[in-house]
Amino acid sequence: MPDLTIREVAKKYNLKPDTLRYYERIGLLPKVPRKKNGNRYFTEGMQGWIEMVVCLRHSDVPVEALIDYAEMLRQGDSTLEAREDLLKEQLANIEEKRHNLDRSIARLKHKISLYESGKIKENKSYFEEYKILEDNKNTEK
Amino acid sequence: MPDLTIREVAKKYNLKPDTLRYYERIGLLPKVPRKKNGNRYFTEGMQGWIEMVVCLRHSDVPVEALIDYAEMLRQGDSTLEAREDLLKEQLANIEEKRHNLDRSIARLKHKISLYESGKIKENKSYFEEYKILEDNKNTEK
DNA sequence: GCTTGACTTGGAGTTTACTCCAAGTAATAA
DNA sequence: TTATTACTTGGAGTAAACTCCAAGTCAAGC
Repeated sequence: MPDLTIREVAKKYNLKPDTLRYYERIGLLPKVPRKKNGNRYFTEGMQGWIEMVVCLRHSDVPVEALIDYAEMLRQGDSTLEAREDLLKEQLANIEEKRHNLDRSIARLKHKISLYESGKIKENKSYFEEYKILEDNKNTEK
Repeated sequence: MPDLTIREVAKKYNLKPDTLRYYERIGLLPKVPRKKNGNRYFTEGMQGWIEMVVCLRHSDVPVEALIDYAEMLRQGDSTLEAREDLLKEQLANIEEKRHNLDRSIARLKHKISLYESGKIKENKSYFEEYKILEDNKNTEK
């Protein structure tokens, strides 16, 4: 795997070059090495880290958490435990997200099945009851 | 299930009253009925809709999509098909998110297992290779 | 009659994560 | 030599979804 330019890495991971520069600026990437002319190049190792970042960002792990992890990596072995804790915390968050998605999936599938079967027409919409109350709003509360 | 005040609904769904007012403002909730004094009250039907919204927002379904759905509900039967399409589209999005989460879960579990087994010390960090290259950066490219 | 507390409004401010831009440099192609 | 192209920087702008605030109203308790 050869070194890549910023454009190439961006394409590879479906990011924009600006995003990679931004990531470096905020410390999510370590100082990216440069060619003689000042242009960044991305080594295999760096690409591995970016791949990790991209994967976790797709799960909305906050940039802040990844910066913390990167910072701890930089600090070395004294942070081994804290790093593991961070990963465990993020894992817990993601598993909770997954539960939320499962709930939404169940709800959507159910609702779609009502549409498919044509039952939705008879099925009071969320607003149906509201409308009734709207109509009766003179019958004051 | 009785009608609830804004504070009570907010508490029930773990939202802030401001969020509920905001939702009404942007059309995510239909015009919420008021008591004589102008205060909102939330009927059972409305609470059902809010529950749906909250569930889907926990899965990061965009507010915009929910507004569109709400608007179509308001418009009635002519939008049945479009509503079903919208739900299917959101379902597809959520299922993709779930795949992303699964990837992250696998990655994190693997990484954590490396920490647990102590192998991480021998395991080159994402920055290791970078550091080597940093050290050799005089060996110009 | 006055204070308290829960509500109301319109509008401004915040957070997160980019995303874009202007101005400049460096190497390559004609 | 000049034009093009890909990069560079610092900083400003954007989008989504809240979140907060100031100023005002209203009903209930003392």
